[in-house]
Formats: sequence, structure tokens, C-alpha cells
Amino acid sequence: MQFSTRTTYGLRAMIKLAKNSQKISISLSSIARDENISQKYLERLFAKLKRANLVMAERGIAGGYRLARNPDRITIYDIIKTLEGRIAPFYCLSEDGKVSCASKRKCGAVEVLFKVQQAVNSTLKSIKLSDLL
Amino acid sequence: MQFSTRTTYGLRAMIKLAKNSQKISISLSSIARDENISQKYLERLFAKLKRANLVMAERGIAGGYRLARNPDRITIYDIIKTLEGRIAPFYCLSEDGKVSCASKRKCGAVEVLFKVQQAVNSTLKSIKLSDLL
DNA sequence: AAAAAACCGACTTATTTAGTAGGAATTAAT
DNA sequence: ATTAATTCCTACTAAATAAGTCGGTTTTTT
Repeated sequence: MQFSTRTTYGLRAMIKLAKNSQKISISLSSIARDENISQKYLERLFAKLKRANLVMAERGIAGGYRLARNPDRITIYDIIKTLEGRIAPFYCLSEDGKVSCASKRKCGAVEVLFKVQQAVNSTLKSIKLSDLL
Repeated sequence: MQFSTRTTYGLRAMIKLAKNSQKISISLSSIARDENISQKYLERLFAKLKRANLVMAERGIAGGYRLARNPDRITIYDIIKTLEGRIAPFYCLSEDGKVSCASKRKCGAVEVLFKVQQAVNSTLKSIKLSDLL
């Protein structure tokens, strides 16, 4: 179980935004340089973060991104979910616990797997971006 | 962030062993049939579980696998770690928190990522196989 | 001797990840 | 107006990983 670079990059970039004043936008080029991340790749990640209303963009020469709201109202879960698509650790379980087993008969472990899933998710939900500064 | 089928299969199979008496071995063919999992694939997973001393094997016609110790002494973490190789959710962090960034300068988020990692891992460590019955 | 089990290693296919390429649209400063 | 720096957009590609298959060998009980 490993978070992809997507998530790691995203968290690092969001931390950077959070450390800065929310009044001023930060450009991806500067983040890419400082954090040694491909700028083009970052662009795609931020497209998602924007669509999820976690950041706001300003175009133009002095443009960039800033948080869409206070860092204490953004959780690690929000960020990871946005970038990874979903946080449903088991392929046979949707996030709300719905079963989608390929097999006809239930595997007998679903309830259990769901427990694990809930535990992991609530851990991620309990950590706010502001906790990381 | 998703556990691979490896982990899901493994957990399901281990739960099955735990539900059974520890005196009697269960064959992979029966697990594969009951849980609708490829037997050959299971074989490879159990090779790992055995090497990690989580299960014991008996060969021969009445052979199979059983838990190597009581289900209250096996955690979800043990199983997942064995099957996934490691549980270090961030590519730049080893499990004990050692940094192996590609970039020379530190990204400034490492401490934070490690916090998340610790939270997830301790969650997994807190769930015993016996809790799942 | 036969059957059923674990054990072993190479191979294959599908999916996902990570990153690249080549721009267009927007905005501010000059 | 022009230029430069930014976000925005879509398609493509290469590498890595996951998932599964194939064809057996070895061991043990019946």
C-alpha cells in the first residue's frame, strides 16, 4: 500500500501554499523548481485540485494558485481523494461500503475489509492541512 | 490509495484459516473454490505468508495451510506488509522515517508525510486478525 | 501406484503511473 | 501593441507494477 507520487507531490505543493499567505498566488513554476517536480505533471494535478474546489487559480503573468479556504478546513483525506480518485482500499468495496464482488457468493470477509477501510479513512480525515505546518 | 488484490485475497484467505480450527490444515484448492480466486495466484501469495512465518504448510494429500500462531497475535499490518512488500505510503520515505528524496534539498514536507505514514500504520497494527471474526 | 496437496520459476498480459509534447487562452507589465 | 509568464487543454509514450497463466517437480497419504 503506497501513495503514488501524485499524492506525495500534491501534499507537498498544498503544504507550500498553506505556508504562504492566502492572499498571494504561487506559480507552479516556482513550486516545480523548489520541490524538484515536473511542472507539466503538477499542472495536471492542480487541474484536479481546482475542480475539487481545494485551490483557486489566477491566470496571467503574476498568476498562480492559492488555497480555496483555510488550511484548517482542508483534510489530508480531501487532497488524497481528489488526486487518487477514491480512497476505497479494497477493489471489491465502494467507499460507502457497497459490495461489488465478481463472485456470486459473498466472500465472508467484506464486513471486515470495510472495517479496515473505515479505520484508514477516518485517520486521514482527522489530519488537517493546518496540522502540518 | 488502494490495496491490491494481493492484499484483499490474502486477508480473505487468512480470515478463512482463522475461522477454522488451527489443528486442521485447509487446502488452497478449497479456498480458491470457495472464494473464487485463482489457485495458482494464491499459491504464490502463500509462499510469502509462509516465509514470513504467518502460516504453516503441510504437504501431501491431506495437506494445506494453517495459522502459525493464534489470530490474536497476527495483525492486519503483518499480513499487508508481507504481501505488499512494505507499508511506506510515500515513495520518498522508508518505513522507519529515513528520507531518500531524489532532490538534494529537502522538500519541507517530510516530517508531515511521516506523520501520516505513522498514523496509517498504527491503525493497521491495531487491528488483529482475531478482531475480524 | 495414484491422487492431492505444496512448491518452483519463467512467461504473458493488462493496467496504472509518471511524464512528455505541443500547444491555446489569459493577464500584467513594458 | 508586444512580450513574457502564467494557467489551461488534449493527446501521446515509456516504464513499472499487478494479475494471472503455464508447465511442471516434490511430498505425503491412502
